[in-house]
Amino acid sequence: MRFPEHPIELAAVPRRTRGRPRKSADERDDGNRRQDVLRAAAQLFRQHGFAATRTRDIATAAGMQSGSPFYHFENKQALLGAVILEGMQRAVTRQKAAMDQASEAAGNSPPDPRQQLRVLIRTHFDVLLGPDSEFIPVMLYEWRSLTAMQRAAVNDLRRSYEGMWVAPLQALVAAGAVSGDPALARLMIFGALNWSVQWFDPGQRATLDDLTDTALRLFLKDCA
Amino acid sequence: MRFPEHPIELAAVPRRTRGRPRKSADERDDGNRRQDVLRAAAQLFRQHGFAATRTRDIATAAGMQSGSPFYHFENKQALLGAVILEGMQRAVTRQKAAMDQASEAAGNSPPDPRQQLRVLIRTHFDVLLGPDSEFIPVMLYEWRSLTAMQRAAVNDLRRSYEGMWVAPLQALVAAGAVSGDPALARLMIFGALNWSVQWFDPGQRATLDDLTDTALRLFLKDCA
DNA sequence: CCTACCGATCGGTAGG
DNA sequence: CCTACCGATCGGTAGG
Repeated sequence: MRFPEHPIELAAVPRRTRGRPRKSADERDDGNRRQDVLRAAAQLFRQHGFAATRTRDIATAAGMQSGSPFYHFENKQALLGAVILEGMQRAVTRQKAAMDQASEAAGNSPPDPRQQLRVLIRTHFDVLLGPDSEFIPVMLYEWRSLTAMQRAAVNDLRRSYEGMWVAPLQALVAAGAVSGDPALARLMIFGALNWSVQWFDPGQRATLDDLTDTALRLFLKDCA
Repeated sequence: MRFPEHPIELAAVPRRTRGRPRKSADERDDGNRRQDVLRAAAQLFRQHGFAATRTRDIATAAGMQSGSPFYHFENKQALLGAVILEGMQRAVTRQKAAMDQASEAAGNSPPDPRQQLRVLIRTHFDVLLGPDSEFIPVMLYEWRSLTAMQRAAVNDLRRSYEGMWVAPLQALVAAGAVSGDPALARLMIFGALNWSVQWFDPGQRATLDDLTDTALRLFLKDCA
């Protein structure tokens, strides 16, 4: 049994407006709170997995109350989709920027395929393991938790991302610098890179440049 | 409100013993039901992940009632540990057997490191993707869901498994057939192989022998 | 975006 | 190993 909050002299108490006090226009965050929820979700999904993460914990990590994430996202499932979609968008954007920059550095001519592969791999590691890199690992771990429709939406981006690797790899296979069935080899290269989310520890000796070197030396025949 | 099962003539009805009728000795399964639970758990953990799997579904898949898995395992967490431990034990056993067999085939002399690597990779794919291969993928996906103590128990086996790769790989690096930092290269090779649990489809063209060939051609310099 | 809450699910158990 | 059940958790919502 609760006691009523104002048992007497209701009128004497300063009237409090119902609900939250409205923030003034310049105090508003213009929807940035949505980004906070998204980032918090990505971090927790990455640490504990989708199913093991409580939406309450996402709320707390974003500095809000337990029900509030559902103001920004329909449900937990949609939150997962948004995290993974955001991750793929960032990956594609950054990879395209890196490739453009490499082209410029090579005097606006297409860089040689070895250099292209180096840039692709280095950027890939950065997306996977660099700062703010919780989004793509969530995709790698939680792909199976997406609905069929969410998968389809992400697949477009994924195909576009993977497409950037095809030309350089085929050139390297044609030049004898990479051996094996190109499609299978590409899957294995992705595996070698993606697996690093399981073991890479930024506190250890190896840097992302070290990883890139190791990968290139492992995959490329330099005797051809 | 339930009706009593025998409202009248209780004595006329053949006495039913309480609980389950005891099975005769030759009808008993000698604890094989535990294996059924373990296999069912492995399959469901592999498909949906640990946190998303209901113990009720494990029970159903093993052909028992919802509470019965807890007769065989203390709790869900212990079930995960048992699945992963069983997986690692199988992997070590099979890999050792394969290496022994390869030694015999080479006339009880140590096979050359290329051949050793081929055997290791081929067996690895078999453990990962062959028949009854749900146990190790659970470990790859759900390592983070283990308790610290469970991890320690599995780590002994894991070290022993990974140890089998060290000598041949170092020999290959020494011979110039594999390039790069040996420890990092090993991690990347494992990644390339382990990632196959994400994309390999036994219904497709590629066989485990194809994967093995591709991997060897990708990692080994044959020009040295 | 908070308050206050609901309804279903799910791991787990007592007793036989 | 089943029956019958509990207690806690957790995604989600109505209303402001």
